[in-house]
Amino acid sequence: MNAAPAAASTLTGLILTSTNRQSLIKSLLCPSIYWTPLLVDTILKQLWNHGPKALQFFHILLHNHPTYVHSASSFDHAIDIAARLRNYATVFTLLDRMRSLRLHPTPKTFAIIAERYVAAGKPDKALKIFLSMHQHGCLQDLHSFNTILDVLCKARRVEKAWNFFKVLRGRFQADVISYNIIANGWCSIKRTNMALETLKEMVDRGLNPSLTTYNIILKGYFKAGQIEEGWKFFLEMKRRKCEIDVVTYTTVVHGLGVVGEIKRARNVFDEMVNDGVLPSVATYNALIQVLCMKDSVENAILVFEEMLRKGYAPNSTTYNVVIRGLCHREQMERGMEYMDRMRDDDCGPNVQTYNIVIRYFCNAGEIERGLELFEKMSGGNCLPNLDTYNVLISAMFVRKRSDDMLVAGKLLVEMVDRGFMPRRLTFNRVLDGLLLTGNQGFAKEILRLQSKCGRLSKQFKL
DNA sequence: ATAGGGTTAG
Repeated sequence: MNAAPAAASTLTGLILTSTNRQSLIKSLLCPSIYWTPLLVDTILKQLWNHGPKALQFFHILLHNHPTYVHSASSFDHAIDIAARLRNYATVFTLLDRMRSLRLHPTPKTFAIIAERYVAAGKPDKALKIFLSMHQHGCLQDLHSFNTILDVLCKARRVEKAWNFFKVLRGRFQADVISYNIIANGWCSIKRTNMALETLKEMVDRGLNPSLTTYNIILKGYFKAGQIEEGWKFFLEMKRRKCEIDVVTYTTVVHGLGVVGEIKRARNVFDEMVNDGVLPSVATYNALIQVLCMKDSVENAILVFEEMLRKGYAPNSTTYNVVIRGLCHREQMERGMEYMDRMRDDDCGPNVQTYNIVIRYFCNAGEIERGLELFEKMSGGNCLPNLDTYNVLISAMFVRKRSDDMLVAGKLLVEMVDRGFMPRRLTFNRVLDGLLLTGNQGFAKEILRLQSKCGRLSKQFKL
């Protein structure tokens, strides 16, 4: 029994529509609301794309509620949001608050902060926070070492991860997972040779590569466009009777498909069943995606239907891939039908789904339909993200209408209000647009907003 | 939230 999600949506709506802090406090402290960590976490996730509101909500419970005490996981969410807003002062206040409540920050907490630092272009800050974990009551171990390596690699700071790794691998006794993380990092920036080098060094140190290691290298070949090398590697994996799995097959289906080798991709897909390995939803998604890209959306939909017949439950990725395929072939209305099917299934359209259809409507010149969908998001429980705002604001410039400039300005104000930092280019386009259409007053307002944003980002630069 | 397979378009 879990009523949290439904109750959460109602409360999220309340928080989003409130304009007065005092009355929001009064509503949230209403004794009939039974606060639980799950409920709080659910609301924080729903408010993810409205950082300031999420933090306001978190702070009200933290400071104004007489009895409720936040869980460590809610603190992690709040820290994540504050760090994404580059509000590092709040991050450290919350860390201290966790300690004073005897909720220990976990390695996960530090992984979150490190990830945000890296995303903000401060990888050295990320390393520093990792090295100071023990000062915050959290011990460093191999797990957290691997996590920080992965954070750097996922942000494409592979060189930095590799150097850090070389310094500390002895102290933390790096294992197969550490090496896999580094190898995967090299593959993600298409430096397959460095991945192979890493693999070799791992073997020299007496560590045995795992199936995951081979799957990483396999993917690396395809990612770097070394299709035949990837193919040979796959055959070698099979020949050596290495127990290849569904991930291996999915990698090959996708890798062959993206370069247009549809027939070979399909052969591999058929072959896996004969080899006694069942496709997963991800395998279907890979095949459907490459059919959309390199074959036809009709054939992709045949596979989609086949997947349903076989009892698989499509997820939001499946739908998004199909919807994108349809939109790309100018079949917007069919795309919208699949969006409705998503609602009937358990996975409602997510922000990516909206971004896809909004983008294609705008590209097709149907800007009103794009805005209509945007309004639908604002009213529901799928808040627009940075991409949504960027797509819509750009679309406001195609018709060269004065009214559209006002909408662009309004969207820009709203995105800043929700904690998103527009690029300088976006500011300048909107400013130019408003000035050229005689909206000097609004332009001045935007200019003030821009300098406020500039000051904020400077203030938070540590 | 210690590692591997599906998500834009430019």
